[in-house]
Amino acid sequence: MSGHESAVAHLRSEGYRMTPQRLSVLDIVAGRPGHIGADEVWNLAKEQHPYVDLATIYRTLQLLKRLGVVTEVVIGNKLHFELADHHNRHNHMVCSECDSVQTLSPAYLAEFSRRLQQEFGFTPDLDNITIGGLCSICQPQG
Amino acid sequence: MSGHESAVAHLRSEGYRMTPQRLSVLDIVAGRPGHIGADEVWNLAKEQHPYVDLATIYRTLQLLKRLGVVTEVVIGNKLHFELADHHNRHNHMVCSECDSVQTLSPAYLAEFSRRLQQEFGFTPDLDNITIGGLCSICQPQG
DNA sequence: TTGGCTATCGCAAATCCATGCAATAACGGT
DNA sequence: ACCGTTATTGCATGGATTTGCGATAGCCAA
Repeated sequence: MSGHESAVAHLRSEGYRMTPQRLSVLDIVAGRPGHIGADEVWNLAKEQHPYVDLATIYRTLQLLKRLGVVTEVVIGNKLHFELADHHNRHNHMVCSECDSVQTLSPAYLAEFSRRLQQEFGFTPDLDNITIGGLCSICQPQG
Repeated sequence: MSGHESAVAHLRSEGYRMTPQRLSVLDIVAGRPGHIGADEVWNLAKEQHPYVDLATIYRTLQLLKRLGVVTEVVIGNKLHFELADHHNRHNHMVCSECDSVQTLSPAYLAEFSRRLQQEFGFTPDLDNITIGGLCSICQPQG
């Protein structure tokens, strides 16, 4: 039923194994329109596999992030994740005051990224960059 | 002996109180040429005030960060801090593979920042942005 | 200088995430 | 279908950072 064949193939081709826990995490993140916290992934995963451990959730999310299957969003002091849609990449601007989240076209970061690559040989992890700051509503004295 | 009068005045003007613990943290961070971890600040602070708690160190560092007195650098899974030198601003590029740190002129982010401000009314916290990615040495298959 | 208001501290506990290890289970080869 | 190798899991533990709370101590006014 899931449309994760490519992700599964990706895992396999790298020597990783496909387990029910991993499939579950993948389904849960993919089933979310937006981003989802690790704890929430855990709660949902337990409905399918009552014995999954939170550590497994964290390890799986980190693995999927390394493989580029999911992206990470830093909200407040917590990590959220969402399915990486390579046809609709975007970054996130998170307000440190109200924790609101806006999406941002990666076009805004393209030039910046290109220069880091060219001038320093540094490859920024663009997909997982979260921009912190103050949203328009939370501006000081305004 | 310390040259933190302006920071102290800044604290006072905002209604914060000046305590020996805070002065100590300020001195320690200011006495470091580069960035320093919270645990290391704690160890040094204990030499002056044996009873300071680590929570106080963290709270103080967060306060100083909010006030723009220090900036935060995310290295691996730990937070580092350094005195904010407004005459020599810079950002950091941290390699997620080897944790090496390079500094970066904020000029690289200026245009990006300006556009976020103009087009979204979002004010990015430029001073505390850490760019994650892979350094030139840790590039894949190279 | 003293007194009082309240910001700050120390302490303890909680939160979030990462890791070591022995038991388990995927998956390629038979 | 079975086996063996070894990646992965659950569990327990540890590290980093945050938070609640009662006690303490800055700082301003008198």
